Amino acid sequence: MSRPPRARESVLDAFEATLISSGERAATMDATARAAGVSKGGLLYHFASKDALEAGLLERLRLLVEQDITDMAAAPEGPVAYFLRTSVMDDDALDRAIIAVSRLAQGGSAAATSALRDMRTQWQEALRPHTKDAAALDLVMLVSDGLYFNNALEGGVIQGAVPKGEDLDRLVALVEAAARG
Amino acid sequence: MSRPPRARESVLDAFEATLISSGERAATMDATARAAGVSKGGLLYHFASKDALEAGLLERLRLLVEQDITDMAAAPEGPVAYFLRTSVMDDDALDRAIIAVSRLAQGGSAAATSALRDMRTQWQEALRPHTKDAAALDLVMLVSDGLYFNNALEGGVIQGAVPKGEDLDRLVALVEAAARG
DNA sequence: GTCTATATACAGATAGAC
DNA sequence: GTCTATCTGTATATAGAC
Repeated sequence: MSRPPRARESVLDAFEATLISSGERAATMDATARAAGVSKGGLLYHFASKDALEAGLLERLRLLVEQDITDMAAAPEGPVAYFLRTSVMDDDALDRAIIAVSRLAQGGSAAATSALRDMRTQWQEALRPHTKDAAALDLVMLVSDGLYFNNALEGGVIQGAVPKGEDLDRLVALVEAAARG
Repeated sequence: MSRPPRARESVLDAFEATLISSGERAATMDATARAAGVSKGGLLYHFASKDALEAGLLERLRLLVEQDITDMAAAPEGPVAYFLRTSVMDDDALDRAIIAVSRLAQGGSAAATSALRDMRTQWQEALRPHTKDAAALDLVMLVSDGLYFNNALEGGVIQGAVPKGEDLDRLVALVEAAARG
């Protein structure tokens, strides 16, 4: 089960980090190789093309989302609260993968857009049984989208746009009350 | 008051359209010139650099937001409902400018990120007097962010993610009820 | 498996004709 | 004001040495 070689993973880490910190334009093969501490040729041994590199990141996201859906179903505070709280960036592996793939999507990658669509659909279907109606489900999904959106732009669209601590508690309570009826 | 030359505006239209339909990577000077029906040299007469072209789009957004803030304050259904309803894409001038600038921001443009931040702050401050507390204002802003986010990705993250018609009515009612107390 | 060197393509920008 | 031609930098990708 130790499929992915360490070097391969570190290239993926570097690609992801560059996408997050500097945007899609800056996340070139060259920059990724440099950040990963390998040469361009070395990178191309693991990922034969830019497309292959992007596909590698998309697969990483897919696996992380799969795990998150499982965690969400088992969360003690309930799926809705878990979902909203984890929509606030914690710089964990899933958050980083989502932001990086968002950058690719905004850069015009159809495959990345499709991956984000699939991710959102999985969450939506997992949450549907826990909301009172379609409008409530819309509300939960859109608040989550908003939280992600504010983190998907470099440094957040606005400092303090994403509530933390007690502010987040109040927001989650507000949404849960509205969503549960 | 007819400051901007027609050719200049049509170049801006072409740049905006290319950003929306094909992403930041594809919105080159060459592609923009072609879409606007001028040569690269012609484009460079109106906008001396890529930076100047981006600045032109940012200024267009600024003017459209200024008008929208005025319209929002005067809206008969109230600012909150107006704000949420107009957060659903209607393919109007403001919506197009926002999506295009979002693409630039995701591509790594600090100026574009800053413009979006300013835009969001203006809306937030205009809405603050119409919400019961900070959590309620967060809720309204985040639902709006979510609605925009779903349209900022090519074709929307998901078909049907953005509620329309009666679904939108129910969502607006739900948010207004929560935000007004 | 990882490297250097290089081919090919295309981006942004300049110069100057019309 | 709009054009063509061209310079320069840089991106992806290939070839082949180590």
